[in-house]
Amino acid sequence: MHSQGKILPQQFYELDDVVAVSRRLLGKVLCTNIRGQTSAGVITETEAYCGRNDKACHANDGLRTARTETMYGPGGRAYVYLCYGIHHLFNVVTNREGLADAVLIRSVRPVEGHSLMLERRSRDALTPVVSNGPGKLTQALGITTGDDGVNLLGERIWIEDRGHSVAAADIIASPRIGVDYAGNHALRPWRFYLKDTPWVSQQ
DNA sequence: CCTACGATCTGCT
DNA sequence: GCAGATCGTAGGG
Repeated sequence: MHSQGKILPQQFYELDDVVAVSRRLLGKVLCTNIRGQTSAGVITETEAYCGRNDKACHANDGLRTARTETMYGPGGRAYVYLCYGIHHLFNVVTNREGLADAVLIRSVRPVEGHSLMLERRSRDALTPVVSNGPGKLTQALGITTGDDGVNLLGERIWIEDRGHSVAAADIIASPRIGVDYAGNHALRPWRFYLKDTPWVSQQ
């Protein structure tokens, strides 16, 4: 409940450059408080999705539906959707209202609530498989589609700066995963992850 | 209404 | 390495 760092302010999310926000989220700490129990992980892998001219984005070229509505809201909210009928994927909405940009969080390294995360993942050892994938980390942190639209400056899900500095040289860029349907846009190097960490999704 | 498929993960071979 | 899980969403008739 009590944050151990500085909660990221609204301005962090309002930036008109989703790729920059995607990079800056590395090293920040994603926290949840579900039914009074806190768990958290350092963000180690992200992907940027832009609402304009990005065929990999759900809201590409202004596609506005019930599902994508959250992405059109102001930055600083959660966009959570169901993938393959099973996995709940968590995104951070960025930019101002009307511009549907978002950052998919793909991996975290657990730093708080270890036993709770292990229990949610039905594991007994704290290894990367606990949270090195977009569907795995939401399960570990207790995030579901019921959290779609939640304000990240609230008390259920938030992101903190706990002073983990990340140098540009420690960030690796690569094409995004699982978006082959996006054609030429799938080649854009909009996936970012921390160098030398095992807490990164497998390809 | 109907159909195809997905920003994935797991277990089995 | 590969198939199955599992259901909401988007698009077409």
